[in-house]
Amino acid sequence: MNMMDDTGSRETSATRAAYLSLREMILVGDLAAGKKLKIEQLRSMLDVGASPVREALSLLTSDMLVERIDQRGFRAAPVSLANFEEILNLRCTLEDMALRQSIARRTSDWEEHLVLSHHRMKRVVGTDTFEDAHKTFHMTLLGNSESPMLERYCSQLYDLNIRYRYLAAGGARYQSRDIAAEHEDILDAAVKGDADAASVALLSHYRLTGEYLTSQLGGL
Amino acid sequence: MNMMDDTGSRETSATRAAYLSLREMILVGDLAAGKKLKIEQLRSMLDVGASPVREALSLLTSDMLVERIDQRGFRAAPVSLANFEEILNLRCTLEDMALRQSIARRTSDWEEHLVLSHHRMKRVVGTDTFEDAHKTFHMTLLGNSESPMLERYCSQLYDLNIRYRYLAAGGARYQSRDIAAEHEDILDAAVKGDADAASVALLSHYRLTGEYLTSQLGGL
DNA sequence: AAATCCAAAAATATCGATATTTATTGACAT
DNA sequence: ATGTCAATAAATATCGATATTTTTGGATTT
Repeated sequence: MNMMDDTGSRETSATRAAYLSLREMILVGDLAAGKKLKIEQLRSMLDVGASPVREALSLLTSDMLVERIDQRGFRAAPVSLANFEEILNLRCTLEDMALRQSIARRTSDWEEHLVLSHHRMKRVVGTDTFEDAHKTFHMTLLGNSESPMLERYCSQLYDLNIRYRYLAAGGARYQSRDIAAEHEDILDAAVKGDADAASVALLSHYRLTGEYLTSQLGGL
Repeated sequence: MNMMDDTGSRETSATRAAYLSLREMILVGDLAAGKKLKIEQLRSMLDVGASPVREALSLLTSDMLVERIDQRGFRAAPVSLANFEEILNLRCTLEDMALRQSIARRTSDWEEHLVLSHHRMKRVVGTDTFEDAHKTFHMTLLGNSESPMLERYCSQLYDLNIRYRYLAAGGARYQSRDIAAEHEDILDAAVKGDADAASVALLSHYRLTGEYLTSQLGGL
């Protein structure tokens, strides 16, 4: 059997395609938190075999987006206020660490990347692309830390947080706060090399968002 | 075909058995760092099918003990001095956080668990069981933090560190330092509820071990 | 009426086989 | 000799089928 058919594209591998699809569906809430994830169902939904699905679910387990129940399959990781607050705390600690390391090793090359990713985030229009650009900006801030594991943790936690944003607002945008100014503050401090100011700006950015989200997450 | 045969025991699932075996082999160095992990080879070595092996390798990817190379299979995660130092740094930050949270919420129940796990670690004889008891003691220290993700990160990092201990000493024991006294200091401060003292004792415990290991890891 | 147990159904976990991709080797042209 | 290319070999990724386990629903008993 030949797999080069429908869209004509070959997304590197069935496992990766399944992983990305499932991840997105969990992040935005198409697959509800706590919901049982049945192999056969996903298999037909994604049009791949059971093996790639299982492997994708295993990978999502590492991302803490899926839980494996001993001999009883998988389910989308549950959400809770406690979990949200734990994510927020961990992010504050780990991003503070990563940001300071990034700034400590700063180079003009990194600063240029920063300015660029910030600029792109401002220009972007669609919601989807804004999500991507926003994550890129934040990860660029931490991306000079020379600490791949730390960056991986931060990226994971960022994604886990996205989930609560969608949960709070159905995927809609932020509230009335001036997010753009907050981003600008972080950028300026980072480019200036002022680690303390950058850290304060970043953490208050997260804490403000955290408070807003907490207020919206009554039903948990 | 019936799988209830050889040892008469059924280790819950083939995937889990493979996961535990592979993990152990990587930790102690039976599977060398950076080494290609061929499915067929592991399949026959562990006497299971390819699917459980693949799934176990996927899980080990989350533990950062295995790396997946796009369409080219898996390999044991490489080691390096930089990686070791990164692990040490992350452990110091995260365990400090977890320990302080544990102490802040301390209960007599937790204190009793602590004393018990410490006692068991002192009594133990074999190397294998000491490893287990040692990890149990350290994880108990952090186990009252009410922060499952944080504890998971700490556990992961602990395991990654074990690997370097085996690498430095071929699995042998520590050097002449009085480890027992260091453990005692940590325990006492924790039970007393003195977070600062406990944190200092814990971190210096790690930093001393880190220096010793670094000195032994010339060939990286 | 409630609880228990058994049989049927569903779902998971695992295997063996096959298709696809990557790595290797040797021939051929330059 | 050296580099390129094709043919072969090896290994991975994926599928379809099967065995095992868990769940469900109803019949039987207390």
